[in-house]
Amino acid sequence: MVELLIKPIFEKALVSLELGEYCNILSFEQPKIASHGDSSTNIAMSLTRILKKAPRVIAEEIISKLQYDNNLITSIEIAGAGFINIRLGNDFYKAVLEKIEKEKQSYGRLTLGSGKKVNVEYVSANPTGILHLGHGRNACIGDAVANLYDWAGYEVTREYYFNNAGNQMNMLGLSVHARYCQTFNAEYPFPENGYHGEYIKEIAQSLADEFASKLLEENEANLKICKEKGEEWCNATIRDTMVRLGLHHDVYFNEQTLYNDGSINKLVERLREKELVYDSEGAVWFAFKKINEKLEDRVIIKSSGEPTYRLPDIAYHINKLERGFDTVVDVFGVDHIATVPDIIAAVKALGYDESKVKVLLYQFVTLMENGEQVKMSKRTGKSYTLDELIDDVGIDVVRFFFIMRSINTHLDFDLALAKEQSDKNPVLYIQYAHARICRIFETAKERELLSDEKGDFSLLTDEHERKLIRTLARFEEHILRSLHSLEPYIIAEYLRDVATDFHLFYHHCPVLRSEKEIMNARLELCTSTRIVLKNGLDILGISAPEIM
RNA sequence: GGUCUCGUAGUUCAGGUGGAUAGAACACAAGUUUCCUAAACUUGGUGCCGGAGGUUCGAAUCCUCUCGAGACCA
Repeated sequence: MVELLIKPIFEKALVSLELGEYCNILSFEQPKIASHGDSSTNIAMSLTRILKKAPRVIAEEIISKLQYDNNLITSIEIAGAGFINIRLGNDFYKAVLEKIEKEKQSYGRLTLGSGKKVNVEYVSANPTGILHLGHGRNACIGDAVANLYDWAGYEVTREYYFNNAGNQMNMLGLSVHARYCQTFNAEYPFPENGYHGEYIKEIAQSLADEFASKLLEENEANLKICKEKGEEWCNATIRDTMVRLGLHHDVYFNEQTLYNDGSINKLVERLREKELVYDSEGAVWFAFKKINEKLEDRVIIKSSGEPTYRLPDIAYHINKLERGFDTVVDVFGVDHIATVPDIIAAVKALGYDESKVKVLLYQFVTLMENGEQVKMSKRTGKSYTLDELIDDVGIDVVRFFFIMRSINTHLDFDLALAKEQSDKNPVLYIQYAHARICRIFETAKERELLSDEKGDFSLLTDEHERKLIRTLARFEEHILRSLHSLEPYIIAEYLRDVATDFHLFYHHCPVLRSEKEIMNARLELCTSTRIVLKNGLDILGISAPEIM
């Protein structure tokens, strides 16, 4: 809103100084210290090098050209090394609240993505196991990013990519079969690289219940049954977990499609035409070094004739780009870091716009309890699953904790803190602000205090009220920042600020106990705050409870 | 050995393109309820911003080197 209402005034001043070309570096920020004003810009300092003049001199020139209404801006002054500090007037606060009340559940929505299509691929776990904490971070980041794009006006496709063929699936079949046999003979050997999780036993038990001892022989037909049963079970379990988290994918893309429709073969042919592949030691290699010195050549088809995962990965990205998406987002764990430059290089070499591909690499999750790391071992199968986490702390806490840190910092998931149903838990702090507002309206209704009278916003002069309104005004700005960096935590932090400002307002400015005029104005401020909290929580996929 | 991420308060983390006195939560201590929910609020103070150089009016932020943690590739 500052950008909307204040920036044009400064732009005009710059133009009249024949500095119009620098409008793009004109930005406003909220000073850390309240006495510095409500908003400030460092434009004069940014121009020092260009104009070779002292920042304070430039600031004075700009100010001398500013034309503004005293009800919108009450004062402008130069401070420090050359900051221009602004105090906002009644018209600003009024405009903010009117805009929020008018746009309601759309407040914060942007149009910059209208007409553009984006594909966000996330979760993408193969049907060989259960979702664990890493998938949880993936899911919550992916969903929030998809929501952000949606909020910015893009047409969003949420996609899940999986592979139900190959060695890993055979191993699933073998593992299930071994556990099945163990229900009859405890000594039956378990495959060395098998899946150790408890869930395999569960699948095996259901086969034992269904088929009795008919599958004991380790033949192709029996293994196929084991594999299919395992896949079915894993798929159902994964989907159940996602449903619990409120996730929904529009497209489930099977890697096998790329083989069936000839995409893989076609891709290899295209690479051959461009002389980007060569044969060596019986294998087919991708000449990445030819494209980029920093990359290494990689095998894409092993001597056994089996492709490595890079080949379908590349084909899949091309598939997405050819479906006409303007942006293709992948949400991967850092373990994929080595393949990303290869995929990008390949896409570029084949003539696609690689800037359309955005890869989000999130760092791993460590589960902490009472200050100690809870070890998770794939080998022994003793891992804490996403389902167990949801059981322990609830959906909203899961979603918030996975989102509240920048994706490129390692996430310490503090179980004790997450389980805490008190003031220590940051999600509840935000939700409580929402519930409090709802309660105010409930009480107002009971006491028959609600009326259709418009509040007079010029009565909202308390510093806590104004601080809250200024924060509400910055919602769009934070959505933009969050979208540009593809960092949902920015929204989470912003909502904390909104909640803080609201709780402060609540304590310092009685709503229903004030005289009618002020009460009406404050009720409308409550409505606006509620809208922002609700909209922000929607983006993060977190509920906004009316009662707590 | 190479590439990437990170190193900021006791702990977990924020610190838009370099800018004002480096912030918040948790933890710790003391207070606030005849009142719209005390899941809240108020008041306390702590930082060699891992280290060393460099760039400039100005560096937690940019560059080089170095130490430490994690990830990936051989």
